[in-house]
Amino acid sequence: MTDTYPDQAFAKHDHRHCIKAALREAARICRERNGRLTEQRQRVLELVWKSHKPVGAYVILEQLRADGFNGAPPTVYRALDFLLEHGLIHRIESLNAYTGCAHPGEQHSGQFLICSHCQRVAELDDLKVKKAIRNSAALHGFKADHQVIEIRGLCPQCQDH
Amino acid sequence: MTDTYPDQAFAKHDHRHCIKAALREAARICRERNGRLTEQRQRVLELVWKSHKPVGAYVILEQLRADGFNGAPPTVYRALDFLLEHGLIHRIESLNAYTGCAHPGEQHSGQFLICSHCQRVAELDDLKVKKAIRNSAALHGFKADHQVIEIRGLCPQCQDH
DNA sequence: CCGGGGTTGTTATACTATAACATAACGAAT
DNA sequence: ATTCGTTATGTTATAGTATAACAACCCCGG
Ligand SMILES: [Zn+2]
Ligand SMILES: [Zn+2]
Ligand SMILES: [Zn+2]
Ligand SMILES: [Zn+2]
Repeated sequence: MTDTYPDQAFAKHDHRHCIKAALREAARICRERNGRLTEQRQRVLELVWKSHKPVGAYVILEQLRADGFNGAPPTVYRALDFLLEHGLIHRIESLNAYTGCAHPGEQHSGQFLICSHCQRVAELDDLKVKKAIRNSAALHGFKADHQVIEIRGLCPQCQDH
Repeated sequence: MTDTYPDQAFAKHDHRHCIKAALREAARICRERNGRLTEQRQRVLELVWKSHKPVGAYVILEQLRADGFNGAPPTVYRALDFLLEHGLIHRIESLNAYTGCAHPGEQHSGQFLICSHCQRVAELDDLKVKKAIRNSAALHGFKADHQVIEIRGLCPQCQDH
């Protein structure tokens, strides 16, 4: 398991800790799988984690450039693809944006709570939800594979304005 | 209720029937809500329903043009926005595409089974899933609103290749 | 007939993502 | 160390998705 606070994404916490832990964990996972966590990929992963909300590819690109790196979109998308393949980040379909995976190490499709007000995201992994969906699909003869679950609403902090 | 076959999207059926029913139903709903189902909007709705799989905005545009209509993207997006607002179609986030709503009349976020092989989509409305998600969100103090649920996999017809 | 809100036309542009091909870095085998 | 295949990166161009901004139009009630 990682050392992040997956279920407390909406609570106050030392996020630098999450970033460090995520990088450490990513290194371990890549070593294990013979994936090459290159400088670039690591940098992109860090930028994704640094943002407290899902971040778009072109924002990442800007930040890389601000760091004196002179890249183009494919650079960023390739890094993101690598990170997605290795289960280190997730893509939020309804935002065209990317966010760090709260419990990397196995391929999975997460369930995301997305605050419409502050844009922060929490990743869940609720078995009941998964099962309900799998059952529902099975009832229709459908063999479920990957699932996109993105729930919009208000996080605890944003409910009372 | 509509006269379509929501739960049998993967089964063989006379789709012309679905299209007609959807248009009739749309007319009724718009009348009821004082929404103007103009020629254009109706045409777009029809094109969305005609496709047996979710259809992109630019595909719709092409088809309108093939019909001698000389339009631009905003035309299509405006029609789509109208149809979305009135709950007559859904947007499939993971495909950037649009599909007819199987049970229009109330605002809702559907649950979609999307076949990775034939691209067809079935819309479900499973209470257990909804509740599981609502509960899961509530456990984290999150007030859920709209939910995007898109399940990729293989439909009954496509499971044996 | 007039006026105002809603609808459509039109042009331009923003934002997101990939194709295609050249070059470079790496790592195992000789 | 040299070679060679693989993987990663650089670079340019382009595809695909969506909206801004403003003008013209149409419909309907007053
Ligand atoms: Zn995850
Ligand atoms: Zn919030
Ligand atoms: Zn629906
Ligand atoms: Zn299928």
